[in-house]
Amino acid sequence: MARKKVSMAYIANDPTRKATGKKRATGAIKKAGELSVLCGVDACLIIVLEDGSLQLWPSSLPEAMGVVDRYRALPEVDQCRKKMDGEEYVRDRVGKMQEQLRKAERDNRQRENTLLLHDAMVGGRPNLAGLPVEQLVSVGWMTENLIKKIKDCITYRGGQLAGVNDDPLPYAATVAGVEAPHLQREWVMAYNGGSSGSGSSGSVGAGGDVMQLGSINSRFAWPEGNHFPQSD
Amino acid sequence: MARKKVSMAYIANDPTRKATGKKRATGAIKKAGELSVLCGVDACLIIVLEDGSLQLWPSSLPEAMGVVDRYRALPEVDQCRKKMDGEEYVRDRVGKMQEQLRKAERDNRQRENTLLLHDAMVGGRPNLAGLPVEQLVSVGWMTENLIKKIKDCITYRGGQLAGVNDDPLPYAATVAGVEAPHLQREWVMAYNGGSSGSGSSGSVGAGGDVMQLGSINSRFAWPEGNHFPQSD
DNA sequence: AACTCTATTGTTAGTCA
DNA sequence: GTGACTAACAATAGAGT
Repeated sequence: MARKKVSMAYIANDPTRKATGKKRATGAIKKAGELSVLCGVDACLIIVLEDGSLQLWPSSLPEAMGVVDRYRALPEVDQCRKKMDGEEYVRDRVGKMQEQLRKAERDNRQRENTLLLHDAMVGGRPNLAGLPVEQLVSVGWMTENLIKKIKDCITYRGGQLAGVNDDPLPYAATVAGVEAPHLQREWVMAYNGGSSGSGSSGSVGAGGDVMQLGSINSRFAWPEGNHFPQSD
Repeated sequence: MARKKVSMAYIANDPTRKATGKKRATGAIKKAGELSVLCGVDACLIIVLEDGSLQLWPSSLPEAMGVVDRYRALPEVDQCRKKMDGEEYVRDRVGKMQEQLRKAERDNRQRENTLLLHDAMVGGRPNLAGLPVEQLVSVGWMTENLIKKIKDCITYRGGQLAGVNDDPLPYAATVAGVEAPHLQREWVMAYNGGSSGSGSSGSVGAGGDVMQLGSINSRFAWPEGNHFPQSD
């Protein structure tokens, strides 16, 4: 238990220092990832543990170095922060920034939309509850369409398996009848928090936070790494 | 008060994101410093905030770059972890890698699934056609659930607007009756390629590649970017 | 926007298996 | 040395100024 307030000094005891280093390195990497995900900032964290092992964010060498290189490429003027005074530079810079901003915004919108869908499916967040009706409608439209595609797809190839086509929820039956694929079973389980009945009542946006298949945490929001071997 | 559990996703609200970025950047720098002091490890953290300001550890450019250079100078052998030649190292390494791999695979599966859904919705790719039936079934199950949630949500709040609840596709009507939101209009338009009717026939996996709101390209599926403003 | 404040969530030191 | 656990400490979201 963290009884002591922990004195900010080099830890002499070897095993303790090693353990602390590992834990804290993990924590730091996580923090860097969170910062990057939450705020979309460019960040790079390199930790060389005393046993020679590395902890990185972003999680791969080339990406990490990419950040460093971008950082190094900043005009010194920027590196040391607005050393310059000329207006030209500023205007030029502003122009480029704006251009990037527009692109970033576009991308972000997409990311938001997809994220929204994902969250809705995962059932964790009550996101749906807070959305404008128009957006709900849009999402609904998309989803309705998707369902149709899926049904057609299953029907088309389902002839060899069973007659699936018109029931409101033939999926569950089908999945059971085919041979529960372990891959997908996990999936389905994770989603049971949504509303497992077949009626039209349903549980609005509550859902269960069963675990949301992976937890968006850490790299979580698919920050970028994919890999991210620690957060667990 | 930290009321909400904070969802790990890009913060859309500008001032909030900025404030959070600043706070967390400070926190991260502090963490890096503590790690370094407590455990004597070599560490470097570079954060480029969106306003262009920098947060560093170590606190000066030359020192920070010193860490990076030392890091880069590590014989590849060390970067990838002293390749060593002994079998021991190899076995040890393999074990750890496998562990990481398992975690990474779990995460990747999730990401793939979400991406798959997105693609399917966007209608561009004929992905659905190539999927194993089991996966289709799972996707269908998820989607069916989502639709229910959405309907409930609309119904719940739709009382003030119109009676929306049981029709197979009341969305289109609603969206028209409400006031097409420009944001979402784009969206809906993009999806018209799917199947605009309301029957249950539908056009399997064809859809239209109208343009799919942005084109999944680039970093899109949270490939990894987060930070966007640079790639350009 | 830049501060303070504090309830709440998040991190981790120390211990045990 | 590894992981799990948990009380204690630390960071911070949101609100107020």
